[in-house]
Amino acid sequence: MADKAPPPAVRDGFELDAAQRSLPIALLRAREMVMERFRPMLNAHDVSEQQWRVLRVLRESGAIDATKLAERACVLAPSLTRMLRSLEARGLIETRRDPKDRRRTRVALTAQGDAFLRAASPQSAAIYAQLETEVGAQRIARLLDELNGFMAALDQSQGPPKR
Amino acid sequence: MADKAPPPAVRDGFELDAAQRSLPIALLRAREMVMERFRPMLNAHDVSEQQWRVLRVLRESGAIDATKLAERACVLAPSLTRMLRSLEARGLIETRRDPKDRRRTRVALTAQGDAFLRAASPQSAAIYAQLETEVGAQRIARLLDELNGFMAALDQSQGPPKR
DNA sequence: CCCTTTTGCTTAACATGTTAAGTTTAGCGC
DNA sequence: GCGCTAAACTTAACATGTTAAGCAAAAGGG
Repeated sequence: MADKAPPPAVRDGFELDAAQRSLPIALLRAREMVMERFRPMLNAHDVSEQQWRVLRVLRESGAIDATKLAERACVLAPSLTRMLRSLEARGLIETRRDPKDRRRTRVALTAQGDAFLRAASPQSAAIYAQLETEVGAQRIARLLDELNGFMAALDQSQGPPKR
Repeated sequence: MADKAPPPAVRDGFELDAAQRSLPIALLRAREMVMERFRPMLNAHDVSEQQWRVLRVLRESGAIDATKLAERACVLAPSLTRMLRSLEARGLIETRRDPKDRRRTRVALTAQGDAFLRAASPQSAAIYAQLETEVGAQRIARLLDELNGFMAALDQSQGPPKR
């Protein structure tokens, strides 16, 4: 019950469409607008958004299993399989079988991968800083709060983490 | 040199990574959590999220140029080109050259496409209604407000709509 | 210990994202 | 009208999203 104002005047059962679509679309647009700022930097370093996420998760988490890496970096398993191949061929990461559970693949950043992140991170930080300056750190903080609150509410009502 | 990395306590300039990544990631995760609810319905009707967006934009906008359609449905031009082919082959839409400007392609929903939307929309509405019930309409409204405010702030500071 | 189920990927197949280049048609300036 | 630039797609090429199968290793159960 936010504001059910009747925007158009087409009374045919489709009045709710705009509202229904607004949340997924708004999330999509907002993300796209943010990534626009980072894309030039990523392209300059020849990495995709997804590769960037994977590398950063590895930097923060250390060596981890492929499944956990996929979860934290928000990429699907099949995508990760392909990405690990190219990232390894590029020398940024290395993979090996977990000796205790040979089903698992342990992934780790190489020294070269670490150097890569150290070189690119400052630019990423600068872009983010500029973003904060332009739209306001407070506004971003509020948005993050709402996003986290929303996700927490969703987790609570349906599938918390793993059941 | 694989998995020794001491994840925590690394004071080396990467402390901000989590914060920098949080906004894009949060937007991605939130959207993914919402779409999870809609995916079963979309799969049941054999349409992708993108196709669904395109069809709904056509329903609301009427016949429009491909470029405007792409903008409103948030899909890239190359993607739309491919999608229009399959949607037309499926009989849900129809395209024709604009006689006044033969560069443009006018896209419109067919009667069959309209019927398709009328059959599927109620389910979409039901899913959205349940989502509102679970997380709270207020919470969703607040999130949408923040998202729109954020996007407006971004537009204002950089590229409004089209300049 | 054998069999079944589950886990953790990996493949395959197809749609879309993303960037760059190519094509056709409009619009402009001279 | 001619040539040039821009607009509106379209194609191409490769990466990723998404779903369904497939495979080998680990867990359980009898």
